[in-house]
Formats: sequence, structure tokens, C-alpha cells
Amino acid sequence: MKNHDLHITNSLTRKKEVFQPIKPPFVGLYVCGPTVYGDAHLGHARPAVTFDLVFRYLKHLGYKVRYVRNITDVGHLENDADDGEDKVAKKARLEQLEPMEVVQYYTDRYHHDMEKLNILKPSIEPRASGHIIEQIEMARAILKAGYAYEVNGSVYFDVARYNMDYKYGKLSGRVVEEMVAGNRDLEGQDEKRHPADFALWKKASPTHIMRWPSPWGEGFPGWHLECSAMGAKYLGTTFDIHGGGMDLLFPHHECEIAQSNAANGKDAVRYWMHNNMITINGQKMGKSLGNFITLREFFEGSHKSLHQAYDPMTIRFFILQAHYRSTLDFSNEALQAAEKGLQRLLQAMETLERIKASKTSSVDVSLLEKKCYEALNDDFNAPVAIAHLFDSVRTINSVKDKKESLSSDHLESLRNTFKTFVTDIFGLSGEISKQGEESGQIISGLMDLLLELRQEARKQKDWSTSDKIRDALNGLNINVKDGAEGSSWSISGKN
RNA sequence: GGUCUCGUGGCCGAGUGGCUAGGCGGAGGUCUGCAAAACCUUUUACAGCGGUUCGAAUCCGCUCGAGACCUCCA
Repeated sequence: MKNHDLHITNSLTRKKEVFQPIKPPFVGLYVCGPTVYGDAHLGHARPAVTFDLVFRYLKHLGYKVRYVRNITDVGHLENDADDGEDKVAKKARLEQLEPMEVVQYYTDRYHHDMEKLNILKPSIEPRASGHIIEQIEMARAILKAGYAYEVNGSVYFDVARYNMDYKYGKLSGRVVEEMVAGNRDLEGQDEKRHPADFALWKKASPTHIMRWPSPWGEGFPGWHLECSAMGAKYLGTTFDIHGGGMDLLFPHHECEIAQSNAANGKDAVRYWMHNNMITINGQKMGKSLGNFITLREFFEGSHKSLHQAYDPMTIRFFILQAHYRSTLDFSNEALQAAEKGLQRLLQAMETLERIKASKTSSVDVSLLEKKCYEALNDDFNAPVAIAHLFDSVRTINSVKDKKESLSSDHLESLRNTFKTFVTDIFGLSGEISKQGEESGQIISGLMDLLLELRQEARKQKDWSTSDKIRDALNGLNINVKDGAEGSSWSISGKN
């Protein structure tokens, strides 16, 4: 285990707290995954990248992390009214598919997008529909404890009753008494005793497709219950970190807290982490607003708002350049800036492999590693760590230009630090390495040959031949750069 | 209406009492057969008003503006 002084902003206290796992070296991390009834959009990439960073960094520090990210495939209703339709079931009805076909289709596509973004797979990826029994058991426990009631085959959480023994609303700062007045009128809430009550189990109407037997008749679980049930099953009744988007803070996470306390008599989560939203024209990118752009559309450039296609790594870097608790505003300009910046960073890493050590160093690079750790220990401040790395990029390029020098110790230290942070922790990788060992080797071999031929032409001042090679490669999005030490090349972004 | 967050230079974004983050863009220069890249210099900041302080972008108050949640949303 590395020595560290990791601080995490806990949404529950709204303060930065020292991170102390319950049972080191183990860490339990639960993150709310997607409801699989549509393609993932840019907004979905935010928690994925954020908690991928958390996962990677905790592992890097030496923790044994069990990372659970669920797939919601049942119980997520269009709205809170009794006639609210299940999101998955609705999609299935519209497309005339079996609900599980919808689930499988979008789960596969989600995985594909996540892989492109170089998101590590979670340790466990449980589905809500695979844990009906656990959810029924939890609902029973809550009923038995007296914090829920049954009406017509549905089970509702009794918020008012719960609030007498615990404090409902401590995460979102809501007060139960005040929630009645502010609540909008929703039809079909007759069964609930209090507007703030929420379903643990819903009776299935005769036409409802997704249904399971339960002590209360055929039905399906409420949305909030799955996370509580699956978190407890795989991470224990108390675990370290629970993450998700800020928009889930209320009611979803508030309900989770209540369910866990009601069922187990204690809080399930030590540290609540919430990533902020991605905005577009200053407004939240979201499904209901219809202003979202899917990740596939970004990768292909196939959305009318996009001026070009964006590499998944550009998206990843774009997200890492902002702190996870800040909103991040999308625009083509901002993404293009991220694309250029990432190229500069990755190019410097390649340069780092090529430059040769001197006897002495003219610059001090020993502090870089320390500064990067300090940044990440401060609530995973990736943008600050990246800024430090960019400072070293300038140094690296100056060494390449023979304006500065590095000793072999310093050079080695820089290489290690860049690999650790850029590759391992930030999960950023260049195009070439992703193409597989074999084809990558072939390409670099071919490029060496081409550049050698071009160099010979240049020696003989045969500019037409040398420019022809360069222009043709340019046409393939390969940039040729002539330096003092010969020429180098890189693959540029797609246009 | 309630709860909360935010307003930083052309753009994206760190910072949260004194030491002008960083990236992208613009301008000038060095290098180069040309180009690209790189390097150097440079440009425009902390919404407004008041207060606390030796000192505020940073703390407090007010005003204006934007957003999130209160229904599903990452």
C-alpha cells in the first residue's frame, strides 16, 4: 500500500474528508449504472470516466477494490404515478421486442462504448432483474421493521414513519414536512399515504409484461431498491464509496439511504460521491430535454451539432480536464481544444522515449510526481495533475530541441511518472498502441522505410519526391515532422 | 415557491485571503528547402456594488445573471 493522504468530498457532509476504508486493503465501490433503454450519450460518459479514475487510482494506491456497477433493466418508471410505464417495457412495446431483447441490445452497445472510452470493466455488473429475490427480501425486511406498508399488492416506503426514527433528507437537505407543499400533483397517487413515499414493490397491471411472483402478488421492484439490495449483497451492509450523477442525489440516493437504514438499522455508505453534469449551451444534457448527443454520434461525427468526429480518447481527456464536481460545458471548440491538447501530451510521451540522456540535468523534474499525487489526493483533481504534466511537456520538448538537458535518472523518472499517470491512472492511450502489437509493428516498420526514402530524397534536394511522400501521408492523416534528429510522424485527428 | 450550486481572459477550465494554473485560439519572433511540429515573447480575467482585512478573484452582505434538484434523467 502506498502512503497517501487521499481526501474525498463527501456529498453527505459537503466536506472533504480523509479517506479511510472500513477494512483496508479492501475497498467497496458502488456506482449507479445506466438504465438500458437507449444508447449512452455524452452525459453517461461523465460518471463512467470519473469513477474509472477513482477505480484506477485506488487500485494504483494498492487497494483491492471491488467495483460494482449495476445495469438497470427493470423498475425504472417513466414517472412516479401508478400508470407510469417501465422505461424498458415501453421501448419493447414500441419496437415490438421482448423486454430482455431491448436490455441485451443496449447493454451490448453500452459495453462497446465504454470499451472505446477505455473504461475498465467493473468487478461485478449485476442486473436488477437478476436480483428480484434479494429485492423482495429487502422489502420484506423493511415491512417487518415497520417502515413500509402494503396496499393492493404494492409496497410503499413510509417516509413519515421513517422520519420519526431517522432523518429522511439528510443527503439532499430536504425536510419531509416541507415536501408536501412543494410536491406537484401527480395523478394516481391515491395508494400512497404521503407524497414523498416511494414504491418498493409495484403490483403489475394485467398488461404489464415484466412481472415476478412475490408475497404480495405478481409485480416488479421499485427503482431505488435494486441499488440497496445489490450493494448489500456484493459489498456488505456497510461499504466505502457510493457514486453516481448529481441528478440521482434526490430522490434516488436519498431513498437508498432510507431503505438501508430501515432494513439494516444503519447507513450503508461511508462516502457519497457525485459527479456534476455535462451541459450544452449552459443547459444539462439529458434524455428528457432531448438535447443529448450519443457517444456513437461523437465517434462517428454523425450529429448535426458536431463539426467533426471525435476520438473516444478526446472525449475521455475532455472530461478529465475538468474536476468531476464542476459542470462541464460541451462545444465543438472545447472538444477541438481537448483534441489538440491530448495530441500534445501523447506526442510528448513518444518524444520522451526517443530523447537521450545527458550527464547532467539543466532542469529539475523531481517534483512532478509529488505534485501529481498531491493533485489526485485532493479529491481526484485530475485537471491540476494534467496541468503539471503539461509543464513537463514543455521541458520534454525543450530537451528534444537541445535547449535543455536531462540526466538518465531524471529521464527515467519522467518516463515513469508519465506512464503512471497518463497511461495507468488517466487511462489515456495513443492510436497506435490500440491497433494491436502486430499491425502496430508493421505500421512503424513501413513508416521507418518511407521516412528513410524521403530523407534520401531530401539530401539530394529532390523536394518533389519528399513533398509527395509527405503529402500522401498527410492524406492518410499522418503528419510528418522534420526535426534536428530526423523526421517523426504521428496520426492526427480525424476530420 | 422550496433546497442548493455557480458566474474567471476569445473558448474550455484550475485555484478559494498575499507567490499572475493549464489547454485551445490570436499576434510577433526563432528554427526550417517549404510545411508541420517545437521553442521564446505577447494579448485579453476574476458579473456588479458595498463591507471585513495591512492585503480579496478567494471571506461577508446586497444586486443582477445562469443552472441543478423538488416527475424520469448520469
